[in-house]
Amino acid sequence: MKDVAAAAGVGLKTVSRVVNGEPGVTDGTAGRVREAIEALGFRRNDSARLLRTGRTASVALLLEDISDPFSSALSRAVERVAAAEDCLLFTGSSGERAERERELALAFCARRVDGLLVVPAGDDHRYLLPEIASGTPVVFLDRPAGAIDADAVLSDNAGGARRGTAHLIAHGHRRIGFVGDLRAIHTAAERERGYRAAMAEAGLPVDERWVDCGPTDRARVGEAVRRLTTGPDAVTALFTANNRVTLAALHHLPADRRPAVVGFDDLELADLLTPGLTVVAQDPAALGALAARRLFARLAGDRSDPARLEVPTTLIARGSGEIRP
Amino acid sequence: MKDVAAAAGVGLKTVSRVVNGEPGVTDGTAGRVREAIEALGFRRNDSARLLRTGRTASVALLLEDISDPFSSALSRAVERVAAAEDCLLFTGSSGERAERERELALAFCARRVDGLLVVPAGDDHRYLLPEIASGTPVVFLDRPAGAIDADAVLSDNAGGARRGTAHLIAHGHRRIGFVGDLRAIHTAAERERGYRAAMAEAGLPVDERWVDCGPTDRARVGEAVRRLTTGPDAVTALFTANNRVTLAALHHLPADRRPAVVGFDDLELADLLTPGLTVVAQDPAALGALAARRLFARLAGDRSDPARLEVPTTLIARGSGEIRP
DNA sequence: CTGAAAGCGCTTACAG
DNA sequence: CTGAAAGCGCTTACAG
Repeated sequence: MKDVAAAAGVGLKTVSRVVNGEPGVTDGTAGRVREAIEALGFRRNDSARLLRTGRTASVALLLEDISDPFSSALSRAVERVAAAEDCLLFTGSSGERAERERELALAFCARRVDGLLVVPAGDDHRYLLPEIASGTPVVFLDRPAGAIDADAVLSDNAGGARRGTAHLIAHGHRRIGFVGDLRAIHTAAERERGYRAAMAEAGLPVDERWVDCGPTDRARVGEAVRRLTTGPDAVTALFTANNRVTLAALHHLPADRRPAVVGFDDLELADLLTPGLTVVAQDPAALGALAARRLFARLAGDRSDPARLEVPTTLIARGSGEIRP
Repeated sequence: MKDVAAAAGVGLKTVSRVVNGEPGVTDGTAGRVREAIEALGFRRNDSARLLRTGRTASVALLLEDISDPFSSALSRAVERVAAAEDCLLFTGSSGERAERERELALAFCARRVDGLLVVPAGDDHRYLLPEIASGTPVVFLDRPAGAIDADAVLSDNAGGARRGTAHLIAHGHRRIGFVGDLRAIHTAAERERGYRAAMAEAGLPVDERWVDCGPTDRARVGEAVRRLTTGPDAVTALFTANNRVTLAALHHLPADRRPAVVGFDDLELADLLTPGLTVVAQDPAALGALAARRLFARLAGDRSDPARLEVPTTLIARGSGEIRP
């Protein structure tokens, strides 16, 4: 910019005015400046501009894993809101590791992103307290913050699982298995709670051997599914509590004699399976949009108390959940 | 930092040394500085640091649509490489709109990202020439750059489509339909080329009515599929040239009397369909990793000529492509 | 071992 | 209408 000013024979401020389209520059001067800009190939450095301005016109979205369809749908929605606010978006994946989440979150804060959207991997977010205190709004997504009071936008996990389980009960099942994620994960615990609530509401006992929680790798889920669906005590229906569990379970269930299945999370092609897969669908785009709007509301000065917002889930019946015992 | 220096009664440079763990500070001084940092809640502003340093320790990835499984798998791979280089990642979606691609790319450049990874939407990238000239490396992904010579990492689109089509021919088909994306999209044109090459190699004529290219919305693909698979001149097999086309086609084909199908791009659950879906799978993770490594090689000083790198595709036979006429 | 000065590339606040 | 000075929050290059 200095070079442009020198080339055009004007002051720095005049170049700045032309670059920013501010008024108060005669056409002649502006023309000379524009020529110099052209000749020198000048392009304003926004990072420098933003340093002076005090904001960075960027927000960060910290996900569990961007390659997961849930995360990527979330990202797209956040991106849309950010774009409408002329904000650029950083994304990063924690890989479900609390330490990596912290590392990335603090790196984003060190860059002074205007705001932070976090799908938490860890359960203690006190490390963000100084950042929040210094004015960086943080909104949690999909799972609530741990050990701090902060905005969170969540799916109706318990309600969805309750409805999915009740759907199986309504189709005559009394012995229903629940295969879920690690209990330490909030969504997993909530879904289990919904499952138990539905069983209790129907006056059905839950045999603890029907409930299997743990990592979602194929081996463990396969073993759980095998155990639950074989032998004299086999369940007649399965509630699989997230997309990875559902996928793994479907791969392990013999296609010819599959129990009734309701899965949490929708899957592409789910309607083309035989029978179609009945699911409790989340709305990741709504989650992302709502969380992003909340973040920008905070940036716009909203000082109301931290709130927990809930996005509804939808039961989609396609066949697998309507099989009778 | 100024406040910390004042509180600790030292110079700015000493604070800087402590914050960066540089040697040459006595334990006593360092201790006082650390106390001041703690007391004031000081956290270094990396944006400011990077302004002085001349780099931003960030790269940008410009996608067609991050919510697409292909794009998100790509992102994850890029993220991994960037993380290994201590770089943060900006992501953005062009939505297949050339103008938005340009807008986002230039916004990232204005932030002075260290490098840019682009899945092009437009076909003229001369607008990036000044950026490239000023030292920002740009690597194109999935599709080559238009009107400029630049690094590009591409799938073997033609080869994959050729192999997929040859697979159908090997299973006895002579009348094979091709349903593709808009011809203006490089990958679409390449896949059509592969299809025609396989037909030609087998000495089979291509009736131009068998080839249907256009937008990938369900209505258009459905109409194409209906037209191709009905009537006395119906084809006996279909090559669907990307994941959206395949999905739409499967939804429109009567499950009971489906022609043979080979799709380009793998889909989750593809193996659980009846019959399983035979596909030509791309390797988005390999594409992303390779492109990112190329970008960082450029940043590390690699001045070799721009190159076009190719990632192989894999034919996965699962049943739908092995149906005989 | 320590720090004052200059500078990264811009904008803000002000004066002419 | 125009520009010189100061500053955003750091680091670099240097001197003591």
